[in-house]
Amino acid sequence: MDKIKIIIADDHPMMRSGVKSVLLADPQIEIIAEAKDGDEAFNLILKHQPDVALLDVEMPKITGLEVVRRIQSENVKTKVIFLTMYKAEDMFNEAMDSGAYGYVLKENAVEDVLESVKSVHQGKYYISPLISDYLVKRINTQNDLKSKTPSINDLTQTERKVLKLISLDKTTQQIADELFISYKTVENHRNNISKKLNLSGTHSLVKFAIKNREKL
Amino acid sequence: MDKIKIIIADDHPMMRSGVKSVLLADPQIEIIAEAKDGDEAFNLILKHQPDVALLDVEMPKITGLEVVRRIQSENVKTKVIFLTMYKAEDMFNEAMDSGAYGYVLKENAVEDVLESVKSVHQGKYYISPLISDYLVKRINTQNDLKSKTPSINDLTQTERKVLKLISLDKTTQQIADELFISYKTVENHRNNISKKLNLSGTHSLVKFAIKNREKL
DNA sequence: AGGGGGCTGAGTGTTTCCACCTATATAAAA
DNA sequence: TTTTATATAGGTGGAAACACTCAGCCCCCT
Repeated sequence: MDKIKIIIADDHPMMRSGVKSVLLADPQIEIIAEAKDGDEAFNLILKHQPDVALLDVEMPKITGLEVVRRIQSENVKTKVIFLTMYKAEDMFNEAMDSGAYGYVLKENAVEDVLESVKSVHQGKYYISPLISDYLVKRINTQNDLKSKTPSINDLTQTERKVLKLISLDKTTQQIADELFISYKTVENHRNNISKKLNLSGTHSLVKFAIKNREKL
Repeated sequence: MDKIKIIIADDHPMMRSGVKSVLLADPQIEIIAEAKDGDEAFNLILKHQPDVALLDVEMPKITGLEVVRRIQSENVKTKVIFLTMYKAEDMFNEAMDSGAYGYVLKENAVEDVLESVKSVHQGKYYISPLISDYLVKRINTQNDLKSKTPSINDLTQTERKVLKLISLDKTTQQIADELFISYKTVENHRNNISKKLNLSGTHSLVKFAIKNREKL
């Protein structure tokens, strides 16, 4: 049986060392490359077409999520496992929607990583037990099909631009000046954004904007 | 020459593996124990009295900073190096004030960790180059002694309570109701907090509150 | 030709927040 | 004991944000 070819990507060299030392202990696995950011990871995956890619979600240049989306549109058969420290539910959901096969928490035991690689290589999914309840929740929410928690994707181009500027703590007037549009127009955009995202309250828009700044 | 005795502490097993695999490569170093949280780390340091302790700043139960403070009051000669992913300036300052000998970023090369251990063992300090400008800044601000960038510690008990509630996106009226005080009083607190923290602008207080929510 | 969606601008009114200021009571500190 | 810090509460004025409505313009699609 052939070895499982893997590439790993994480912006922390120390973390890469850890993953390497764990995976190398298993003779069934071969690490053929490693990357320090999403850009590098994507290129290496294209070049080597490994069986499995172990990606950190947060990386410089390109996020791990974006890497998955790209390799899918490139029609590469590499299966992706996310290795992250965040239990955040929406991040998990995004990861799963993007088409990942695994979601492993860094706080989990080292054995989990080995397990996940093997499982995913066999075509199975592998989710850290600590967040398996998110999975259940997803299944339930899929049943009442039309709910669809509102997300950034529902926003138009201009609305995103405005939201982006809000996240930078600009006032409505400043945004208006910056985009060469009227104060009132910006207010309307704010209003529409709030409605689309189902937000209310003086600061909820700002909070949301800050929280999702990178995605804009 | 004796080996350098080390204990390492990090809540991510994978990261511990990484550190271990790097340090074990050097015959001069001996890892005598490892911990998964601050509590464990503190006890192991007391018990083994190692030369150097490599601590993560963020750990369950007890933070790394707290561990340093404790071992100092216990009069243990172990020197502490912080290993963290955060470049946050105030965290760095806190770390240095607590009495640490090293501050190494996880994003740095693995060689840095080795270097830091050896340097610190020789009684020297070791700070990641990426944040050395913080050091310079500290020196400068020590000269004009009274400046002291304002921080949460300047706030009174009540002000913290208010700020805590602000971080939860409560409005002034809601905070007033919750604390059984007048609307105007809360407004005064907001005002005082803003002044103490040197903030201005409609949302800066909220932003600050959210950013520092955990510390309240 | 019509409808829908998106961007623009405006009107009107309310709520919330910000920045000062004054003032009293109390407890701690100098 | 006087001073200082803290918590409390009120007043005024203005800035910013929120909510809702209406309307013109453009573009795309059926």
